[in-house]
Amino acid sequence: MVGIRAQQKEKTRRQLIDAALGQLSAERSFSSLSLREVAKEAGLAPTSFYRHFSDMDELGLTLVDEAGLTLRQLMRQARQRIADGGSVIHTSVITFMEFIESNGNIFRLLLRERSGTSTEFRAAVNREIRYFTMELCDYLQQANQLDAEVAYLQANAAVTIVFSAGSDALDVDKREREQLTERTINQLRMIARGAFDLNNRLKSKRRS
Amino acid sequence: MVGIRAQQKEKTRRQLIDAALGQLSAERSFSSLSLREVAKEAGLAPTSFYRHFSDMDELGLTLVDEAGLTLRQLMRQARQRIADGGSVIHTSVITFMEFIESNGNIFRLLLRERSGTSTEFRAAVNREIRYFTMELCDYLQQANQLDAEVAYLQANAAVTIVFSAGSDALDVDKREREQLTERTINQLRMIARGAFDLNNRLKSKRRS
DNA sequence: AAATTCAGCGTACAAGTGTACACTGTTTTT
DNA sequence: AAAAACAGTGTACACTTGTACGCTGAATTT
Repeated sequence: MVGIRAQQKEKTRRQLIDAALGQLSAERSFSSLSLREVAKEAGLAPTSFYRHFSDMDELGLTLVDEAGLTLRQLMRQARQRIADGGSVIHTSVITFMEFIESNGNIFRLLLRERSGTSTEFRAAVNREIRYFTMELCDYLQQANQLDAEVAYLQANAAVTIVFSAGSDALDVDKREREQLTERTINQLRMIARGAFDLNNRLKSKRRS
Repeated sequence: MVGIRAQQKEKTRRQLIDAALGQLSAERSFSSLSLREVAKEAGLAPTSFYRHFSDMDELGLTLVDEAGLTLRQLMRQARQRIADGGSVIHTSVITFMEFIESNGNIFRLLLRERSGTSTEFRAAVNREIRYFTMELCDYLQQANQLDAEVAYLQANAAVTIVFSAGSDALDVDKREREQLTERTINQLRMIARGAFDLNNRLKSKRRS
């Protein structure tokens, strides 16, 4: 039994979420959205908002979850492409940049709320990023036989660099974005090389 | 002739700036500040605000400039300490972390406006960070005899990593901050090692 | 079939927003 | 000494904001 009522409720809930996502842009942050605006965009009376979320904050956290989901799709896509052949670093960065091009506003949401005024929001975003980092960490550790700590350092640095490049990419034209992509790839190679080196030094230290 | 009038005006302008800076905190961003609040905090009638800034945006950009100034003081301090002896990377990171501990709100301003909704703000913050990066780039190029491009890649990556760590540091207690500091130092060493390596490969390529 | 639940609506209100306008008193210029 | 400039004030207005409250009609439970 789905319940025609619960079904309809879920539908308008989605409308609210989509309305909020749809209002996000380079010049409009989630925190600048008002409950009334979102309700209006969703075709609802202001007060009906409360039937679904007790707060704009609650809606916002839902959006962050949504964004995390999108991020995980991104990872899956990257893994797929890597399995199909091609350099890991190159493929990952290209995939990430494509993601940003077609999901700019979702990415902006994450970037903004990561440094926002709500502890809860910051925690939620960091959780998503940590998940992202850990996946990469496991991969590096396994594929390159790295020490756990070194793998983490590399994964964390790589994610930081890629996110930062993504942030820059939001504000530049296609030509600059290509340059940025190439630079980012080189930076990740630098980091990989450094990690490899650090790992070797640790290994020989342990042997002695 | 300074003019008693211009002098007084400059003084209240400062009051506005300080009022704004004083209201910034972990849970209060510049964009959530209202003209009236700032004026009130400065002990002014709301409409008097306009005698000094045409806009909250104009005040905001002034704050970003102010923050950039603080950032440059930071660099000077770091250079001083490095000259007094001690590892470059270690000293720099420690100095940066101290800066964040005592200038958290200014740093938050930069972080937030970097991903904010105003193109002008983002540009202003990026300008300050670029300045920061370029200083480091010049240093690396000269001290380590690096290729210009490699030096830039390293400087950019290092600044990104350090800023990101700074951002994380804002939300954790002292113990975790120390861990974070150590990790950041190791990441910078990794990057330095990778840059050195990339530089060598470039050199031998050119020779052939 | 009757009773209950509940998504969505409309009204209403207090609080806060930016800023236009006319004013005052002191400093500066003429 | 007279005139002009101008930093700061107070009033006023049109808007937007979140949300409390009571209502309605359809879906659900009894």
